[in-house]
Amino acid sequence: MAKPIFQKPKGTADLLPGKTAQWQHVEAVARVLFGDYNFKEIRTPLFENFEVFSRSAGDTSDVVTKEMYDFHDKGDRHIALRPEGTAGVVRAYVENKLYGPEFDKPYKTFYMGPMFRYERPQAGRFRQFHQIGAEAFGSDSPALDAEIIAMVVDFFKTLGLKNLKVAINTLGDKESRDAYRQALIAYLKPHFDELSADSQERLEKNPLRVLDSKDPRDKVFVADAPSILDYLSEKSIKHWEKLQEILTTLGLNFEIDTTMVRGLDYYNDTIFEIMTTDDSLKGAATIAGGGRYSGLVEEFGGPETPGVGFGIGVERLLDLLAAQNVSPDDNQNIDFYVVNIGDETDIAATKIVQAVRAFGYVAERDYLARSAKAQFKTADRCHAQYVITIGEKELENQVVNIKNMANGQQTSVDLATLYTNLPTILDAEGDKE
RNA sequence: GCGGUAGUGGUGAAGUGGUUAACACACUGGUUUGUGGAUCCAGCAUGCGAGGGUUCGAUCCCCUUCUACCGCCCCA
Repeated sequence: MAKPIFQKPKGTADLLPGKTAQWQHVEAVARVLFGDYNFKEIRTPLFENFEVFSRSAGDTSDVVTKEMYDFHDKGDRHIALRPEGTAGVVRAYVENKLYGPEFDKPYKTFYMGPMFRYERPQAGRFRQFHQIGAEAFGSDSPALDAEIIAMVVDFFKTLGLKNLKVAINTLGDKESRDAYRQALIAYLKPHFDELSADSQERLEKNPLRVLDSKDPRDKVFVADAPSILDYLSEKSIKHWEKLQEILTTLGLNFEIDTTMVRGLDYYNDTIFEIMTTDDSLKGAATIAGGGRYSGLVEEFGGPETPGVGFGIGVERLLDLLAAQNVSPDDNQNIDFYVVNIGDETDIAATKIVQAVRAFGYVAERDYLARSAKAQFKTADRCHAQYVITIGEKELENQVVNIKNMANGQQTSVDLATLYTNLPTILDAEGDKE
């Protein structure tokens, strides 16, 4: 028995033709819609210098410490497959001096493509997965934050998604965050022994993450924990309030979730997530996340430049589209099937099928020298609208039979006419009905 | 990185320590030899993820490994 010798690498997927139509649809909608918002596509390498990611994501983040897909190449360069899109875009922004005066600000760009994280695959999580994302550099206006959020929501609505929730939060600027961090530690420290083991560790490494804990032991304390909102600087408060004002004006529903924390360390001020309220995606309910970051461009050697961006998980998005029954149909029907009977008709069949294609129809033929019956069965399975039959008699008379599969009507047509005038023949045939 | 469940043909699957691994769907061929969606007939896993071991004998027991799925961590 045939057994495959190879398997795809763990956590990867083959997207077969039955699926790719949906991917193309999602990508096409993104291109058009993001274009309406004046974002232009950027394509950066799938791999970068390891430091591009370790520097941006933060050394304590899990993405860097345990999920990086990295290796040393033949030149002993430490390379990593990109775990997310922002770092590469920022690197390209700085390297290509896109902050230059000849470029409009904000500089708006979007990307789509595979990302890689070395982790255990499970629901809605893969080692190679795909994101569609966007970044905008050079403005710290909350209007830009709002626009970005609106664009993602617009995108999802255009695709037909329902039951979405937009959660927003602010992390404040650096001083706000430092002040809050201290307050949080001061609040949690006395309860250290009562926290879950995970949170005890979080308290050391990144106390904000305790807020995000699912452990009931932690939730007790999180409920009464100080809120970041009480520690915001004047500037951050303004930004935060303005953002809400704009979102409200746009009629965009959102929830404030002060316990929301994001995975990458570079965010400040606005952060947001868009999740489904369906339970169909289980642990993978978050389909998009993003926020504002201000230090990154500088960190990469560029001028101080604020940025905002987001990433959408395409696999999760497609799962959700399927769960909500709004996936586009993938129409694999064909227009013409050419049935040929007898060896002598083989070449003629190819000529015919090519001629039909030249008129812009989807056409297929048999390549296995099968019986007429078998060929018709295949035509039927493909939902062919018409079958063109050529046998030895027809070949001799330079004609073919065209059969309308819906009504079973078959008419004889000169080959010469078919080659020059196929659409007209079909029109005439349509008029008869 | 940790924990749990599973792995039989193209698909969905039944099954038992012991001669020919159910059944269904799909597929292929046939049902007077050149025409479809129905019926009927026939064919379709020397093999039960891979590698070891126990046994007279293993798909069924044990170990290892790989993969998938679920949960934790974390995240899209």
